[in-house]
Amino acid sequence: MQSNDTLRRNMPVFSMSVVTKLSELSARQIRYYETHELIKPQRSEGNKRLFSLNDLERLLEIKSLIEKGFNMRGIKQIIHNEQEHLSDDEQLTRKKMIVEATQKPQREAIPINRGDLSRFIKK
DNA sequence: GTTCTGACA
DNA sequence: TGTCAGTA
Repeated sequence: MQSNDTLRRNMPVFSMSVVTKLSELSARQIRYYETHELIKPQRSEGNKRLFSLNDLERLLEIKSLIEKGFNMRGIKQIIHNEQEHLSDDEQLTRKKMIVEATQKPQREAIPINRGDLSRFIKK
């Protein structure tokens, strides 16, 4: 049975204006992340996005990753990695591999599907 | 007035 | 990523 807490965290209650203020991300960026399926806000009858507390927290994490220099690919892998139910140890191992391959100092995209990394990342 | 999608002198 | 257009 789903807890009341989980229920509340998934309630679609925030408008785009509220989320842009709380996350300090532009509406453009938020929509962009949605097209990449990093978040999946529900829609109102008028097709307006309705974000949940979970969506907001997800956006805040994406924001921190962007600021650390991750590109869309790296962020996608990290988000998807967290959604999988793996042991903390295994999750940490994957995270380190992802960091080494995608967190570039000069914020440049790096191909990461060659060699060892492919063994840790599900395509 | 706010949000949405698509597009780029 | 910003921003403008044309809607809903």
